[in-house]
Amino acid sequence: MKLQQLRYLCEIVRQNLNVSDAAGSLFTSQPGISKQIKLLEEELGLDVFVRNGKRLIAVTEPGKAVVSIAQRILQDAENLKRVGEEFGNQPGGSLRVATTHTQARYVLPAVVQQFIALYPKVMLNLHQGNPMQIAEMVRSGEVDIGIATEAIELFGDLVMLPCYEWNRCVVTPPKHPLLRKKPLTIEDVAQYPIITYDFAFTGRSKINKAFEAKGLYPNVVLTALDSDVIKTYVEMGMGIGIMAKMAFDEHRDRNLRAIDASHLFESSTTRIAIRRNSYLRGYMYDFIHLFAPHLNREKVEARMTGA
Amino acid sequence: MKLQQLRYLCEIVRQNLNVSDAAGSLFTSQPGISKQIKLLEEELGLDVFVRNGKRLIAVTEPGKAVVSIAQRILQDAENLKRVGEEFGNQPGGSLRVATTHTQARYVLPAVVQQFIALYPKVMLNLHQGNPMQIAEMVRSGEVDIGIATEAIELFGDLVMLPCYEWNRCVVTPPKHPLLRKKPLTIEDVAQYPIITYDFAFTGRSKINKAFEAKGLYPNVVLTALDSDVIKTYVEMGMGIGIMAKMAFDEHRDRNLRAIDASHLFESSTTRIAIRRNSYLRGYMYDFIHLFAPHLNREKVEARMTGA
DNA sequence: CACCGTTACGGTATCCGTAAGGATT
DNA sequence: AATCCTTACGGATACCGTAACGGTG
Repeated sequence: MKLQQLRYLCEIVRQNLNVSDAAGSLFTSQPGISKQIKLLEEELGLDVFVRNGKRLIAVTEPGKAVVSIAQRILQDAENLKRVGEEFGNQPGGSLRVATTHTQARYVLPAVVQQFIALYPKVMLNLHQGNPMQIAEMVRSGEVDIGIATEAIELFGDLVMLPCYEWNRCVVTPPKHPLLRKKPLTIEDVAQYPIITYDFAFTGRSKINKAFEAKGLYPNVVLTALDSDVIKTYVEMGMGIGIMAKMAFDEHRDRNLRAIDASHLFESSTTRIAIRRNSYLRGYMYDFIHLFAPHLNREKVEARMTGA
Repeated sequence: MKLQQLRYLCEIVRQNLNVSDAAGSLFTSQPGISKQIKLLEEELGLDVFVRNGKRLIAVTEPGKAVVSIAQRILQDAENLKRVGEEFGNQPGGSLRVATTHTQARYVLPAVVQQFIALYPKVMLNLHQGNPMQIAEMVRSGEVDIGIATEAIELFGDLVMLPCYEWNRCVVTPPKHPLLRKKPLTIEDVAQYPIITYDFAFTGRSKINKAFEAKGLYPNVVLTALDSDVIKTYVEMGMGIGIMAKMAFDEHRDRNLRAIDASHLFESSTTRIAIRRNSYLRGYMYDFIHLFAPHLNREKVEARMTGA
């Protein structure tokens, strides 16, 4: 069994069972791949692929187990290389973070600023997506760290590290009738057209839950992928917004008003997601520490290995 | 990077940094290993071993990370082969179980009997040890499954599956004064010389705890590695025994008496330990199911991958 | 002196790329 | 007809084993 064979195998799967494309992306010849796959199947004593004549049309049941193990091996091989880079004391390297718009726009800037001051040579790479996409990017190794609020508890091979809790506020135009309601109730909120996050997003399900609990059917007129869009439409008078409190900036958002709504909705916990069994370089621990000061290297390592 | 190089690396570590011995146990030449290790170190860009002149005297700090990842890769490579065997539908294979004497003698016989009836071609292999040794055997891959009662919560890379709870009984010779004490108290027990398990063993710490809670210092005259030895010395009149209830057999142990002591000691939970990331063959799931009927394949897999 | 790891060298096996062939859409 | 995988073959490379060398306790 050779590592190359596993690489070929995984690449074929990644390329939707097209051997030629796999050869292309690995810069090698297609017959070479074919042969090595065949040798591997022979050695393992089972067919990984279902062949229709000469075409690969599916992965067999045992093949799925093989592919999944092969991916883990390749991931570990990557980890080995990274150990090398890490201890070679080269200051360079890269840190790839996947996160939601809210984090990227309102929380991470301060963290990133400190981080690049500490590690000027590290190439920092921010990817945006919804929580499911983020989880998938972490799982596949496309990014090193994911930051999101929900929907990422589902994957067994991800390690989740709680970072902080937060809640929402209601944003309105100035002089809106809601500003006089004290205390604000969920029934008050339900009387106005609502603009909030897209369903797949940042704690959206917690918002739905609060209305459902009272038997209310809020009139959601617009859903957005990020807080800036929500604020824009609230400014236009289309309705009131429900969004993360941290996305409201008193100085910048002078033509809007925010009402704390922590008492109306369950708080959400933002978490960092790391792939189990991935090797983290020193600066990655530091990034996590900057983002969530209670997480030091020891605690992260404990959660990586522990149950 | 080649799998062989990783194999060489791990074998050198296993052979206490002796390259010649590693060559011997892998049936290859010593210079070949030397060269491949050097190539690997070059590729990774770091020294794995600390060399004193030409002798390997230690593993460097980054080397430890490398070795640990390499071991995981090799383990996965083994897993791959096992997938092959599994789906090759060959009935054969082996199941290596590490457990304590109490389990092996009083619980497993029934399980083993059913198992070998189901899988006559599977070579079953029982190893005995104390809980720490068992955990280590599982961790190193020496055995597939470990069964023990405590001290195995410590290892992060082991998955623990609770199987059943049990408690102790006090065993005495016939007509012993303790037999008339109803209900039996911990103070009663503390008045007689006690024979029980060795310290590292089956829930021994729970026994100590019960005495300490009352400020009692029991007179432990003998500690044994298994229940049969305890019973033997109780029969000889050396004292009273405290041991697992399941180790007392009314029919066989006619010249002894047992008093339930569940109310005196915390109950213990016996668990199955599996190495995370190991590939289990079908019959292994069945063995676990026979041992702990509430554990089916789905539940075990969930615990293997889940947090 | 015995033990151990490194260097040097030659044979062999393996892997890869090119070219041609058969099957499916 | 185009796409795609397999088979066949030749060349380069890498790996392994034997033999000789250099340190260390």
